[in-house]
Amino acid sequence: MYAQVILTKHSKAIDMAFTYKIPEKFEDLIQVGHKVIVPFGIGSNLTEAFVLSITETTEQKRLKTIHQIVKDLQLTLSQVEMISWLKTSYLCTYSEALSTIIPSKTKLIKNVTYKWVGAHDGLTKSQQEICDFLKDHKDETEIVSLGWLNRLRPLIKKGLIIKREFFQYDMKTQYKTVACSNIDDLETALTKLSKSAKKQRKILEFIDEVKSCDVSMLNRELKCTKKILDKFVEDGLVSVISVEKFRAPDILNKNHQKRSYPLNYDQKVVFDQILSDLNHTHKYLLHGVTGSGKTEVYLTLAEEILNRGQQIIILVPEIALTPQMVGKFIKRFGNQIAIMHSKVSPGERYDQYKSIQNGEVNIVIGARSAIFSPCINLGMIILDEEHENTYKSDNNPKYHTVEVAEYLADLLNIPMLLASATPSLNSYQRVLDKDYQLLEMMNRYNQQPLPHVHLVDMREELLSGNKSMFSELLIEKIHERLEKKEQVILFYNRKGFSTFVSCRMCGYALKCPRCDIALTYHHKDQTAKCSYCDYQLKVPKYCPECESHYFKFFGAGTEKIEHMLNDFFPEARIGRLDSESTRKKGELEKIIDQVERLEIDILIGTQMVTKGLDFQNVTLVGALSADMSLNLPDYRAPEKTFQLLTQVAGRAGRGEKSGEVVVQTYVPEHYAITSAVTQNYHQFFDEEIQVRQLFNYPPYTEIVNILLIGETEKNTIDSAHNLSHELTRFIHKRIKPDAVEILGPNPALFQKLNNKYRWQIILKFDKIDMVLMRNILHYVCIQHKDKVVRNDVYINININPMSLL
DNA sequence: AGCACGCCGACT
DNA sequence: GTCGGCGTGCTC
Repeated sequence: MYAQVILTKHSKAIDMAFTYKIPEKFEDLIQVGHKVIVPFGIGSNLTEAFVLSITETTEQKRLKTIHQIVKDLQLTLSQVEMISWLKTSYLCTYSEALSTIIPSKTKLIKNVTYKWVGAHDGLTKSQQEICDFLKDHKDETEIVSLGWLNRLRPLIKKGLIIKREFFQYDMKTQYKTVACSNIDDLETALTKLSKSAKKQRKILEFIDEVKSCDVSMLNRELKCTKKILDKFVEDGLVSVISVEKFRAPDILNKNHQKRSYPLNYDQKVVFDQILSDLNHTHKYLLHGVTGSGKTEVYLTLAEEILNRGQQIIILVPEIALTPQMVGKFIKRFGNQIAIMHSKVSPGERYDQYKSIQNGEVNIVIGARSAIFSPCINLGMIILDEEHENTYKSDNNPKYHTVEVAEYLADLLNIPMLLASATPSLNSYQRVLDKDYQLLEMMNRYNQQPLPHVHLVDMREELLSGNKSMFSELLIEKIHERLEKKEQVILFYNRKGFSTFVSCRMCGYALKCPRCDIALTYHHKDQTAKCSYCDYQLKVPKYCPECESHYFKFFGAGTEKIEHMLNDFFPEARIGRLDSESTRKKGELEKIIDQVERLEIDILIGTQMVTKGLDFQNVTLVGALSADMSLNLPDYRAPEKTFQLLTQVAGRAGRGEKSGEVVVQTYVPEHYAITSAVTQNYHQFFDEEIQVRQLFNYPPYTEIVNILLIGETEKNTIDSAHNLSHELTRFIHKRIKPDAVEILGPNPALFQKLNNKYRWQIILKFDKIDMVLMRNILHYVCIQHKDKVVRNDVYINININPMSLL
């Protein structure tokens, strides 16, 4: 028998499956997904690998034999499938796919020792030096770092020095000691104790009652010393055993009382709908307004899946921002949950990983990487806030979690549920294409009406002499809240400020006539350029629309707003929530806590305030500059804007009191703004989908972004042109020219980053050509990379990027 | 990624 | 003649 294995080494040159002979002693033992150790390369050095497949025959001649099976961590069958799928779908390497799936720090650590056994005869001076060194030091590993490796090899060949390789686990299983009761009859056992030994009595009674418990806990709670325990063991009353300790995030270790809430009518309809067809691959898109109680539906579904003896994965965009979700699950299911995200420590991750694989834990909640959990009996996948950009990974493989979930659902023939208050355009189009089934929850859980939204035209504010960031209406509304001791959230999207040029008078912003995206301002040569194609123009002094001189790039940071706000409301307590103010660990929780305890009156924040926060006393939300994100140089800018505004509006009036929202904008007539104000998703979708069709954007096309990163500007530009030329040649051979657009090469938005030069090529093409395009890209950019670009230039391929920045 | 091989120039 | 540096090519 033969095994095809992939190595865990990171290298493009050995990114393939290698075939090994399975020794007879392992034939019954070995499984697909096993971690193995194999000899590899000229020196047959032992290397860590995973088994991809097992075959009876092989074409391959000159095979080496598998050295060892590592019974530590193995991949499930669906994980093995996903590795190959990731590789072909996102053009990454096996090792990149592998490391997104298995927890970090589970790699074996290799140690090498050398031992001198022979004589000194006929050696050169430097060789003798090594032998003498080894003679003095018995076994030495540091010899490698001394750079003696080249001189060492001939000596190993001659048999004068013996090389030994062995592996160590980086991750250790932790053990704890548990005391188990051997007591047949408590009364007779107690009589054997001396009358005065009250403590011993208490401990023995306790052990008899619980049958088994941690020794560390006995010591902590009942002050049971080792001496007492030893005595019990000697008397045969108690036995002590060592068992594996399960490491889990702190939040799971606390005791929680279990509670559940009944579903309301909307929720019940959705639940029943999914339940009625649970045994098939069914893909659902749940469109539920903010506050409609989607989590309750997830909880009930999870319960149903668990009752069927299956596992469920619930994904959230960013676990740090959604403690409420985890909290609700813990309240319902106690500690039979695994939490998977980047902030879980390696030890905890490793242990949770094992218990998912054992089937001991059946609910997995986590950020995007949790989709790769080693479930053995998965019954359903849920993605909350399906539209969020964080579901797209920015490391290789640059996978989109929705795509992975869909693949997995098809593979296992299980249902998938996507949910959002503002579904992505892609997902909603899939509903219209009959790929997904639409489920709707259009009312808030507590029957609270959606907040009332006021739209303020900032151009009129400017005309009436108000040049500040705050409209008259907003100031007035904030005053009202401060008096009523209610709270305010101000949302200011700083991202993209000063990169675009727009008119404060009429709201006009410079756009590329070909790509329909905002032009980015380049200070150096006073031009505005398109980051998709090569369109550029000199920035005019006056607005081309209304000829006003308020035509410039502008913007302010959240910090500046905090100061300005302070002038208006000196007595208000103001908090700031952005990536800067929350860089420190625990800072986010601190600010959230302060808002909850009513110690902050006004909370200013970036994107962060739009997601998941649930404050009962917040009754006013202000979006200071709603069109900021609208002018991002990206085709998804309107979608992003609509989502942000809808989500941020949903933060108001979550408690008993109803909420209000003030949206400030320079372009009140834009459909992304007007439909967010009326909370009309369908209106937005209908408008935006037309734009996408007109300019050939997803979901009508697929996009691939090829980024070239090089050490020198010349090499990068040369390579970009050459690559573009080669791609064009290949593409036009296989695909009709009018079905593909090749844009660029152009400098990327950040032309120079970390001292490296960045140029990009963008491909837009028809959906049906995706497989073909991937093959071409693999052929040109990976297999023949050396012939196409300079060797100091790195090619970074992003299939269906979230933005083209 | 390792490792070897081969070619070259430097240095006892 | 030996040693080290680096470019190239292969690894089941």
